[in-house]
Amino acid sequence: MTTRIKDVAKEAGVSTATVSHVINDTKFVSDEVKLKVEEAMKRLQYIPNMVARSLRSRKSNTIGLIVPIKTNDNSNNFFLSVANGIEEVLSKNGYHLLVSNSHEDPIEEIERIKMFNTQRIDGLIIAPTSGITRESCGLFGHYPIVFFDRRPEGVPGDWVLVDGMKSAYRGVSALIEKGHRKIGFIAGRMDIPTSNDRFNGYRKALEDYGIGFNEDYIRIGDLNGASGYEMTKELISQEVITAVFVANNAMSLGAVKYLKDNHYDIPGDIALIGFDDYEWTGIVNPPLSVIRQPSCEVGRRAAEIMLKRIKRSDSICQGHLLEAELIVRGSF
Amino acid sequence: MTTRIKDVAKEAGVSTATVSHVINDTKFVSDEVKLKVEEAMKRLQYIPNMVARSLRSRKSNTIGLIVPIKTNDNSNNFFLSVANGIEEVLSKNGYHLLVSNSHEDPIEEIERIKMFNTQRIDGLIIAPTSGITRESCGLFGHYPIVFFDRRPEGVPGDWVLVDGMKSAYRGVSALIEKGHRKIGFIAGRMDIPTSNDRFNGYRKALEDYGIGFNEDYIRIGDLNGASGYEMTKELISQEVITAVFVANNAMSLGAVKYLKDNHYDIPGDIALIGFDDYEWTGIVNPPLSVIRQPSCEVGRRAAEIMLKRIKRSDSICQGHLLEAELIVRGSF
DNA sequence: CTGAAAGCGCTTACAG
DNA sequence: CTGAAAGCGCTTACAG
Repeated sequence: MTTRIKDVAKEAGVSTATVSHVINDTKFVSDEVKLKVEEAMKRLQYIPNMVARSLRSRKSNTIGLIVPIKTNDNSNNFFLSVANGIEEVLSKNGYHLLVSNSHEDPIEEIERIKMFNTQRIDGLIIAPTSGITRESCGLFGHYPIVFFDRRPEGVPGDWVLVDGMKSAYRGVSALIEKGHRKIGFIAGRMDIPTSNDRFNGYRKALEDYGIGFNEDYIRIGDLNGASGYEMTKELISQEVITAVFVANNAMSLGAVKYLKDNHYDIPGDIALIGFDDYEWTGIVNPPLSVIRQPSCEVGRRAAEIMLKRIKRSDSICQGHLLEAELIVRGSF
Repeated sequence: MTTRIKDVAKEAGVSTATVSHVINDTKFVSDEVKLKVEEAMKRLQYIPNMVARSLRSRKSNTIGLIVPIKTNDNSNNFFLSVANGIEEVLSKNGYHLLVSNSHEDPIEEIERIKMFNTQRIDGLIIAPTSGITRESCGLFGHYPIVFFDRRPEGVPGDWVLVDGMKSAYRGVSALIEKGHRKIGFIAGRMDIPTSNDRFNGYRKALEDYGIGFNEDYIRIGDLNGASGYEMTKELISQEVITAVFVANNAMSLGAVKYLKDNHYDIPGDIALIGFDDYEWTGIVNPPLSVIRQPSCEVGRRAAEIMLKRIKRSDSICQGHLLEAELIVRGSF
């Protein structure tokens, strides 16, 4: 069968302990013995069994990741990009990545977390749904947690967020400085913190520029293209506005689609700023100005924090707030 | 510390073997005893340790997935979508998914496979790079392999592909039936089988309609938007053609961008069919006609085959060829 | 500097 | 129908 550490030990004429120490570099072993062991490993084509190692050492070198991608949202590049960033950092450091999807559903999320618990993950990186609250603490194992994209209150853990408030503020104030006063705001459900933060950025911008807040200019829908389409339609047909800020990527696409379908001139009739810099934003006509989140960086950072936390679990939790930038193109 | 099966056994007044059998339903246990065990588990909040189970039972309930997403290709929804499909099926069946990325680099691919081998995965689902050949067989462990998107020759394993030949055939013959005779073909490197298959579909369509093949109409670049842009530019400036078939998603975007930047009328000056149905294809002007691959279905199917193969490893390997459809919109 | 041995938490023949 | 015990392949105090 497969060769074990015992076989290597016999082949090299040493104890299994010594082989283990050579493999893990956990104690000084003379060069002579080390060489013998290494040659034996090569000769026998030894492949360490990480499962056994995990059991004994009580760490799995595995990090769990839970993303909240909805079933039909197969173009959610934000999370793809974050996952890429995480995978990059982890695999460079010899860690494995176990991936799961909550589909933005709190029930499924709990199931996934429980599954991960049985796997003895060393840490969990998660974009939590609104289901994760102070009461959820007991759900998690004794591993460090890094939240990204959203951050539940009352649950200890590090976090990496993009400053949604500042993001929206940037977009909306750019619209204002172009002379717009009647600015619509479209977002997804407010129980997801990102939507809420961005909404606050919108309000803050209006406030700072001395523009009155008008509730009629707000449309809250679902986080998908169809809803973006509907909300834009509603907003534009019911209100006299000159600009729209869309606080979500899928909805941005819906907004563009509605405006195009109905032959609105962008930015002549309606100025538009969308969220997230997907590739298509550069090729629509006019190219869409957007808020670009540093998504890959979010992933990398989350993974780095996780690895640090695993090394020193004592230090207090900390947050990282990354900044988004406004990409100015032709839509406002 | 954490409670073990031994604690449950003591609490329930039975042996660990009985507890194990209750958990795994692997032998008949009287209802009475079963109940006692179940109550004990609940009382002690017992969480099985899958690592220990894996070690003992020599199966990990974990499948490895290796995708070939290049570093900057964060909009590769094809693989995102496939991964979603895989995750969906696996987690429904109690399996875990370990994800890694080869970045389309054979060297990295080998490293990732080796990492997976140490993890004792029960199976590997992979879109192999061109580095996987007959000689690579020794690289894999004794687990079943399901290839998707591409299929290396001479390596045993099941596979799930989308018929690239037929896909391209469909697109190109649609162009021909619209009256086009001078049709350009743009694709990525030919060492990736998908590009090659699609090229063959292009040739076959020309042949079947009695149109001569002209090598000057072919442009082979890299699998990214910039290259799509360049190839389109070259093709259009050097040749007199009326239509282009682009055999890759990122390159399709580049092609559209070039045509738009240079104010070509689509389909008036140049008719266009792209590859893969990303969300943006519906909102550009005119909406892009594309070949839509059933990406999520590829993932689901790959996972299902994997699970079947794990259950009965005796049956012979089989392939699944899914069909892509032509989505007709306004670009030809 | 190296080795003998216990033990991580399970499953699984085997015996009764 | 249930239990005692071996063993999966490692790591890690401990002794020398």
